[in-house]
Amino acid sequence: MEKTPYYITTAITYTSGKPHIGNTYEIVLTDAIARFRRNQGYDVRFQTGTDEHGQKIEEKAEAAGKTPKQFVDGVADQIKGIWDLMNISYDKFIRTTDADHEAQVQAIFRKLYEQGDIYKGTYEGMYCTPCEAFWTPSQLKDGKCPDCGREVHPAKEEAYFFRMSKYADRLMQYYDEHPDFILPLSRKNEMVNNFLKPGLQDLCVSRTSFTWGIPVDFDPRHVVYVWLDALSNYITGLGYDAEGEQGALFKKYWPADVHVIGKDIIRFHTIYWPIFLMALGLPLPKQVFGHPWLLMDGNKMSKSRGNVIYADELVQVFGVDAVRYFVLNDMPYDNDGNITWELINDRVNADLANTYGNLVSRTAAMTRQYFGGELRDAGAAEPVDAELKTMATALYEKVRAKMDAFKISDALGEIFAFLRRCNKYIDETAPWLLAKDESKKGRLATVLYNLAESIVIASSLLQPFMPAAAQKALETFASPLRSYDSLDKFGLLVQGTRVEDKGHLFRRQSYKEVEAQYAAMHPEHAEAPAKEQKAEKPAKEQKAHAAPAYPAEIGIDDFAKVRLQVGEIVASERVKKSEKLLKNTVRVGEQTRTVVSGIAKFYSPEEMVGKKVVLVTNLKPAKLCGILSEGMILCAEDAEGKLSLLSPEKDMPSGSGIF
RNA sequence: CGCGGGGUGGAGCAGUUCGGUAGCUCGUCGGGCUCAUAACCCGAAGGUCGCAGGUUCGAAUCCUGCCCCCGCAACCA
Repeated sequence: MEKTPYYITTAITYTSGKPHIGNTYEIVLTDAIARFRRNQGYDVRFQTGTDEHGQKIEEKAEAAGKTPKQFVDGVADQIKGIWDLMNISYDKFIRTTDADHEAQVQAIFRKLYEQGDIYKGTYEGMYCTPCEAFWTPSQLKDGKCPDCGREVHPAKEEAYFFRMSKYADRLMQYYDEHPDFILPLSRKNEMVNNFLKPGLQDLCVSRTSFTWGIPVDFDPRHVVYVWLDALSNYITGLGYDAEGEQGALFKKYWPADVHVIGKDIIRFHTIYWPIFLMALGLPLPKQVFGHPWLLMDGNKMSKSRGNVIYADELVQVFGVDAVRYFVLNDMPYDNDGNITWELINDRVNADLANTYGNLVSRTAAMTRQYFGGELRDAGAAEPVDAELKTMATALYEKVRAKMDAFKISDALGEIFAFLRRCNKYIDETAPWLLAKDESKKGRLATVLYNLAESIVIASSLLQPFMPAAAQKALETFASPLRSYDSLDKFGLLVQGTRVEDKGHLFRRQSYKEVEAQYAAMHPEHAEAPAKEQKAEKPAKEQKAHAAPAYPAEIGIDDFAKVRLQVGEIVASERVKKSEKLLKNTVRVGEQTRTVVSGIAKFYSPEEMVGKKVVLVTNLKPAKLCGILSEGMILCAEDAEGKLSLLSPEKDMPSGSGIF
């Protein structure tokens, strides 16, 4: 029988830096689904890769002193390395800098242009030169730049646009006819209400402000908008040809069964991407699943917060399958999940080492102890067995239903409920008592056989989630992976099978051990990884202000480089759109300058005016929220992040030097 | 009122579509067991379901108002 094709993709990862565990979650999730489908007998193609163009990467590369290509090569290798470490079974790893992808994106752009879906127009708007940004009249605040409040002037820039509005009705119709197209359902309403109902704007699909992108081949001053470039990967990775006949791969796998993506990019995948496909005359993907985020102790991970967790560090401490299990199990369906080192440790110990690993250990140990390792059902069934068998044979159907709905955590929950039932079965049958009575030898053999069979069934279902550990469990009972269409049968384990000693599936660790390993990896952090979670908000603030490493001593010449002067605040106002920033006008001697300061939570603009403060006047100006700040007002900060301005103790004229 | 998500025992979550005795895992306490990775099994304590009103015989669930947290969201010079 011909296998049914199943095409599944992740979003391609942006190569701006090393992916953290939150980014890694998506690929593990997709891998689990892909493996599950393979085990079900689908002909699966699983594609992932990297998104490597765009202004941000151009800037990052420059900052790193590399060419963009050198930069993305390095990051792409790093990403691929982590995917491989996580045991991801992708069939294709596409990079948007691949030559065939680039050529096809150009061809797609040209085709859409030639058929009139893309047209050349001008981007008109009010331009703010310091911010290098266009604004529509409705975005302006009091006729000025909403970012920096400065004057804007009308400007035009040549650009290519895509006629989105032309397809909006067809897209709505597709939504209506495919109620499961967007998952979770709540996201669909968001898309419809926020973007489709108000009317789709034509989308600007080219850029001239930077060069690190795929050039429009008939107008090379423009590069293709990164989203048109990135989204196309799903078809270029199958060898899509915009100009010719489609190859076997494309015919077989398109349309995709599901695009697994983060909830932040649902809009691109459920509005722009389907419309691009409609314009190309291609069928639309069957489903888009927007998964939630994995949060570090309730906060979004970011380097500036200092709370980033990387997959490879977790793997070092817990192992690949434990990390896979944790992210899959602790990620709810449509709410964000939580991750801390302590939570992972708890989960690994309770579920993996105790419930699963220990079940395998004790079953194998008893079989060795009582029967020299041989498993054989002696046919001595008792009423207690029925419940176990019923649960075992019904398990696949339950798991399948959860998987079909992308409820991964619930699917795992079903399997672990069964494993707990197995542990209970041991207690109910008390094999150690049976072993003491020679007449109960047959019953004992049956009990152990039932347990081994149950473990084989459960492990076969766990294999997509924890491939190596499940394999180890299967090998312990010398069993191949059970085919999924036979999981409704109990008793397929070959009579006379000999158990093998494969060691423990997972290692129990105390949290102290975990802390010690964390400390070894992060010598810069004196304290333990998850301690800060007890300390609520203040700790968070401290993290953000992670103290720089000061040299033990500096020379007077180093100090002399910093010019400190007394300044008088003559005006102060809040910076719009920012909670923390005040824009101060400071008089220093004869001159005045603008200094932006992050103290709005502690000082109102009114009380600032008239204050004499200490400021660094030869600091290189920097733009904050679009405002050029020429200097830095000095503050003392306490452990809770409260700030206090510094002022000369006696009244000193503004402009006075400080030494 | 920019938009969106959330607030359920000590922790992490389910339940809210379609009102009807508040559930799971972990932790704690007590008991049992000893095959096993101090693992396993049983039992118990612990919740005014963010707050205040309303609808209803009955509200975690429906309605209104409010508070708090988070994301979109750059910024802490």
